[in-house]
Amino acid sequence: MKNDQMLSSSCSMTRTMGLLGGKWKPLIIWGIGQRRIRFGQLAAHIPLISRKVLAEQLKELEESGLIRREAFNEVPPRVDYSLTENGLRLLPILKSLSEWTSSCEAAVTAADSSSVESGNNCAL
Amino acid sequence: MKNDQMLSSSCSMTRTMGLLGGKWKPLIIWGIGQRRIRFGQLAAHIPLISRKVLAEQLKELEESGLIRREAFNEVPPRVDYSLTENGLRLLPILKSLSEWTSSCEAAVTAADSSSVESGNNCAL
DNA sequence: GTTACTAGTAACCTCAAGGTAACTATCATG
DNA sequence: CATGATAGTTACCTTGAGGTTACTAGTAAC
Repeated sequence: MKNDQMLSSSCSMTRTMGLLGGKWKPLIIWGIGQRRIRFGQLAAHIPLISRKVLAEQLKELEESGLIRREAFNEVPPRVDYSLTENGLRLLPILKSLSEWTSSCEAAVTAADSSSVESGNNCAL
Repeated sequence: MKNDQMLSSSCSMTRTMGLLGGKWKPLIIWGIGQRRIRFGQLAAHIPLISRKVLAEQLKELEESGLIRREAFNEVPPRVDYSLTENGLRLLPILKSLSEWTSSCEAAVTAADSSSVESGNNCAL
């Protein structure tokens, strides 16, 4: 099942998975957040993803209109990424998702308050 | 990058992707919804997924505590699936996601109101 | 002259995810 | 006696997602 096949489904949930499917896209969008961020910073921010895959996913997200890419003709080169309007509207949903995960875990290990975190300060 | 490696990350968004990563899990949870549903019904409901993969994903979701599996010792065999409390709490978030997708599309093709659907009536 | 920095790209390779087909058990029905 | 129905499992195979390494350009600093 290829991504583009899901994108042309008549079920909007299936199309959603075509848009955000895979492991990385929500993580990348979450990593960009509300700021402008350079490629290298983003890569350092999500060390589990390889640079190649990051570049690919960024390109796909740009084609989907969720992120904006601004390249500056400088030396050394500089490229800024930021979320578009559509991308920004996804952030609160991702936040809910992340909180949902935390609350599921809290239900299991209900004797530990050290792993209660939220916000954008993710380093892996 | 394997799923379990993401599950043990310190970033809750990464753990979320470990839990719901891949293309199928949100779709399956959405397909179950608030009802009890049998394996065959569910498979008919999401025809794009093969029965083998459906069985695998259901098992993983059960291990994660998002769905409940009830097998009856009848002939022919019957197995009911339903969401747990944790799974149910995911439904409104998935609904937001699906609506987000629709609204993104509406922003692009702003002259078409035929594809505005929501609810659980997904057939692919 | 060499090294570093940046944001990639190209070629290549691996592996996990996903798909297909055949098979299981048991009973009811034709 | 053969077929169908159910909920899978097993073995096998394919493929797409992801990973690794090397390379680019142009300037600045050493």
